[in-house]
Parts: sequence; structure tokens; C-alpha cells
Amino acid sequence: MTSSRRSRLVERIGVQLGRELSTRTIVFHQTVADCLGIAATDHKCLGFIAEADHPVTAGELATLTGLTSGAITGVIDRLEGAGLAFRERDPRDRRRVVVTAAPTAHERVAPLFEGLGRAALKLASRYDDRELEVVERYLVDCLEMMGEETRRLQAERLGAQFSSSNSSSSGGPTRVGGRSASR
Amino acid sequence: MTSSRRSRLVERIGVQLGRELSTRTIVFHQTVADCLGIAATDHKCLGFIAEADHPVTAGELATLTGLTSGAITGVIDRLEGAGLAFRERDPRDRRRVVVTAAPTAHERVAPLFEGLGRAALKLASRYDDRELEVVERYLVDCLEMMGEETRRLQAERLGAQFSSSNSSSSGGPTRVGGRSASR
DNA sequence: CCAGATAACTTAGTCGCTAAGATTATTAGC
DNA sequence: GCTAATAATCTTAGCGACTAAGTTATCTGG
Repeated sequence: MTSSRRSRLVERIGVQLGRELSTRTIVFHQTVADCLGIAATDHKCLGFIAEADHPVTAGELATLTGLTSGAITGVIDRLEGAGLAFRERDPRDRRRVVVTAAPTAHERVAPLFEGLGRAALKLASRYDDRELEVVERYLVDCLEMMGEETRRLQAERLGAQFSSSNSSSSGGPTRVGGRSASR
Repeated sequence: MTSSRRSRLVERIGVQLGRELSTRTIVFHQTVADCLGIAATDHKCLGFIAEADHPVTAGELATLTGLTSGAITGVIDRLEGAGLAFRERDPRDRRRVVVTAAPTAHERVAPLFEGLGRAALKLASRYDDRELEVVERYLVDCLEMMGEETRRLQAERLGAQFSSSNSSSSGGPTRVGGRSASR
């Protein structure tokens, strides 16, 4: 392969990852949330709740999403309203609110991902073992890279302006939506 | 490779693509928008404007993003306010508003992506030609798959409820944010 | 020309977010 | 045990971005 052809290939991969795939992923998740009748942020939180290997508290959700505690109260209200999750007070520490996915939540969410899951399996069948390992390696590398670049930009931004009240909770690590904290 | 090991590999790829990468991509784009001092939606629109190979009208932005014309008016207002784009009336059809990226827009946005670009190049250097081709093929396949599944879900959703006033503009195909149209 | 279609803007209302403070529960010091 | 400090969530006020509906300006076909 000529070096110019290779650099065009690298360029195409960048465009597909950074532009196309990100857009389509966002649109897909928005569509799933629409189907569930909730906002994208609520869906994201439901994901955190359902996938965690331990009971999740309201405060944990705030840290995970970068939202304020007040916003999380609203998220849980709406998830309860939609019958997808419910609150319980932690008996050991009655200040805490533990959020649990409703028993029926999985059976309402799963069908929406079923088509994608089947398609992904079918897609994988067109790749041999070695190729799939390459794909996984590349994705893991990309994750690492994206995370690092995001942290760099966030640090740069906070270090640069360093003015308005940016002392929200505990330096929220993973913004998933909502407004900028600079107002 | 045993078949169970392979299916675990496929599972891991799915999680990385559908969960990790999508989250990190959203957070990254949110961070870029924060750095520019605009909302994520505005950044997305600026992307459409800058990357298009033809002048973009307000109506086109509405179709591309799935937002209403009123929302686009606000987007363009804010992009103008930030000095990143400007309006012009189309001389041929004076109803139309053509949006153009400001000359300085690129030099303000590009630095934010520079680090990621360099990292992506460095990452690519760890893969040989054949491996990169596998990655590209997989990504293109994924794009196709995501698009198809999104369309399927949207069609299912609209076909299923078919009640409230869902006659917004021209059946917006690519929602990028904002609220659900069902209220 | 004039009626209808089309493009963007305007306005009113809604929703989800932040920030700040109130409320309730726990823990530590004395 | 009482008090103060701390912690976790909820409440409230205000804001910004969005939708839906209506308005204005322009274009197009009879």
C-alpha cells in the first residue's frame, strides 16, 4: 500500500469514528429514549442503574452523570413516573436514596436493543477470529484515547478561565448532557 | 479459538461500541462545545455548516438536525453571537437564509481537535495496513447497521402510537438533541 | 395578477437544568 | 445525651433551549 493511500485510510477511519458513528450513536440512543417515553438523560441514568453490580444511590448518579443533585431528583421522579425504576431509603443510612430498576424495566428496554444485537451478531459472523481481535484492540485503544483527550480539554478549559463558580459537587467526571456549568 | 471465547469477544465489542464509546464521544463533543462557549447542538450545527460541500440554508439545518425552524433561528443567532457563523439572504430566493462559517471559525475549532488527531495518528501507527482495512470495514458496517436500526425503531414508534400531533416539518430524520416530539 | 405554497422569524408555553438553600439523618466532640 | 458539624436528598427560583402555532416576506403556478 502506498503511504498516501494509507493516510487516506486513516483519515476515513477518523471521519467515520469521530463524525458519523458518534452522530448515529447519539440519534440511536435518543430514539430508544423516545420509544421509552423518557428523556435521553433519564435513559442514560437507567443504564447506570441497571448495569451497576451494586445498588446505586442518588448521589452516585449525580457523580456518574455530572448532574446536580437537584437534577437527579427529577430524573428519579420521571423514571418512577414511567414505572422504570423506584426509590427506596437505605435502612442503614436513612439519608440515602437507593434507586432500583423496576422488575419490568429490562423486558421493556431489551426489545429495543434486540434488533441491534441480532444485527451485531450477523455482522460479526462476517469476520474471522483474528479480525475481531483487531477490532476489539482498536476500540479499546480508541476509548483510552478519547478519555485522555477529554480530560486534557476539560483541564485546559478550567485552567484557562478559572473565574465563575465552577465548584459544582465534586468536579463531575462524566458529563452526559445538560448545560455548561459556566454561566 | 473456542466458540465461547469468540462470543465473549463479540459481546465485549458490543459493550465497547454501544456503551463506552458512545458515552465518551458524547462527553468529548460536549467538552468541545463548552470550550467554544456554545451549546452542543450549536456545535453540531456548526459542524454541518462547515463540512457541507455547498451553502447550507436554515431549513436544511432543520431537516438535518430534526429541530424546528424556530429552534434553528436560535441556533444561528447564537452562532452569530459567538462570531462562529453568519447569515446571508439568498439573492436568488430572498426567503432563504444561507448560513456560512466565519473565516475564523476553523482556526478556533481546529485546535480543540488537534490533540485527538495527533493521538489518532499515533494510534494508527501501531496497526499495519491490513489491520486498518479491517477496522475501516467494520466501522462502515457498523454505521450501516446503526442507521438501519434507528430507522426501524423510529418507524415502529411512529407506526405504533400514531396519535399526538407528530406532523413536525418533514419527518425529521436525524434528531441530534432536544426534547421528544410527543407531548 | 392573485391564491396557495414555502422559508424564516416571532411568540407563548414547557421542560430539564443549575445554583442556592431548606430539610432530614448521621456522626463527632464534649 | 446534647450540640454542632457534616452528609444526602429535596425544594425553589430562574434560565436557556426547545416545540407548536401564528406571522411576515417571498416565490410560483394558474
